Amino acid sequence: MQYDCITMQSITSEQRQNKQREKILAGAMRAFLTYGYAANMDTIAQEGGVAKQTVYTYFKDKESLFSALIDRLLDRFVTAGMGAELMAQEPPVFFRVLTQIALQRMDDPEYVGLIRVIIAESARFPELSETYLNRLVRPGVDSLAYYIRENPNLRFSDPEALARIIHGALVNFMISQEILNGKFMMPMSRERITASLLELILFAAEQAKQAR
Amino acid sequence: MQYDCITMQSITSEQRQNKQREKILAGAMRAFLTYGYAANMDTIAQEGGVAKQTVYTYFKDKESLFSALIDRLLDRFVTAGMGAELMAQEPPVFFRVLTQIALQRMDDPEYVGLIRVIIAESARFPELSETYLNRLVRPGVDSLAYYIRENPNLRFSDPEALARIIHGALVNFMISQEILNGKFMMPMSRERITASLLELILFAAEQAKQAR
DNA sequence: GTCTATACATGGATAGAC
DNA sequence: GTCTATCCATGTATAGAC
Repeated sequence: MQYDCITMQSITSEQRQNKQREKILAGAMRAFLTYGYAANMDTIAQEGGVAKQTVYTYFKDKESLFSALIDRLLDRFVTAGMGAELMAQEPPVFFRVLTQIALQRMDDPEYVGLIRVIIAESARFPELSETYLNRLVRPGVDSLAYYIRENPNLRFSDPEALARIIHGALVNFMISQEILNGKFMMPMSRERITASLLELILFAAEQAKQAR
Repeated sequence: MQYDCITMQSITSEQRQNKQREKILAGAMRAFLTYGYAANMDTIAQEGGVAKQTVYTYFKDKESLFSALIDRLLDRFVTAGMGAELMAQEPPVFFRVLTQIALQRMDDPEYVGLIRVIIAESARFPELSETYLNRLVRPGVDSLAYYIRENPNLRFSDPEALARIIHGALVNFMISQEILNGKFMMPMSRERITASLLELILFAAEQAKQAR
């Protein structure tokens, strides 16, 4: 009985701590994704609705907080390859869905901000780009290359290189439209990108099949 | 005669000033392209081999120096569309040369640094991405779209969207390999990218011609 | 024009009361 | 654990001697 009480207290205390931690991380997210690593600790604390000192109770220093946040964000967006259902689709459906999924991320300010910060701070924090490549890019590109390689209707000579081309076209569309404000200066609809990418891939696939 | 002397003096003085200005800009380039806008003024002066005060004789403040530098760098890399000789080539040659030219830029640390800084500081300095899009991206994409639209062997339904896809694939390859250190973590040769991109475009073009 | 020294502001991190 | 007040390093910008 005594021990149960202690356990109970310990749990609620831990929960409270986690809640505070969450508040801090949420505030830090807004600050870092807006100002990059240049965001200052006062702003971060204010955004989180806590005192600055409280931030330092949960995180050793600014760098720890930054790393923890990016790690958590990456976790949230980890693709872990593609679903089995999608991988089972024929090329027209597969590439259409793939493109739509990729382009939907443009609507998430946190995703856009994350990519911006990673590129921006990749010189200062090399492990950032390392994690990004390993956990977000590689699984996506690998799955895509696997699909291309295994589908009998897609007889491309270098699935891995092709996967990078497709992936790159989509990522760069997001960067130029959302991060570089191209949506105002050089607007281009997702539908047109999707349609043209499909045309390109499916036409080429058809020709490759005939040419083999 | 008197006036000639004055003119002479005025010219040499101006030349000296320009030389100092160049030294400062060269130093600032190294600093900014390495540390981003976070580079400090002492480092910049040191890199330029001048006293910090001298920097402030030529530039009002850090922001002016930064803007002047990026402007000058953008000038250097401005494509101003593609050459008439290239535009006259048939697709296989055209796309091969285009790809090689685009990928050669990866070897220029100043170009890579410029792209990184533009993405990094696009939130703080929106006019940066504006200039980049207008002077580097738009001419390239427009020329490419024009070529696709006008070449009778390329019957694609949306040349502008296709131009963005091709351009994006190349730019993102540079970003992931050079800026995000993918050349160590996920290496991929330019030759494979070039070959796959050519295969994709030319196969699709052939099919489009047959399908019309 | 150039250098040394310095004023002033900002921001990361901590001390001490509660 | 939380808040207020503060320390101290850093960095932008300038003043004054040469």
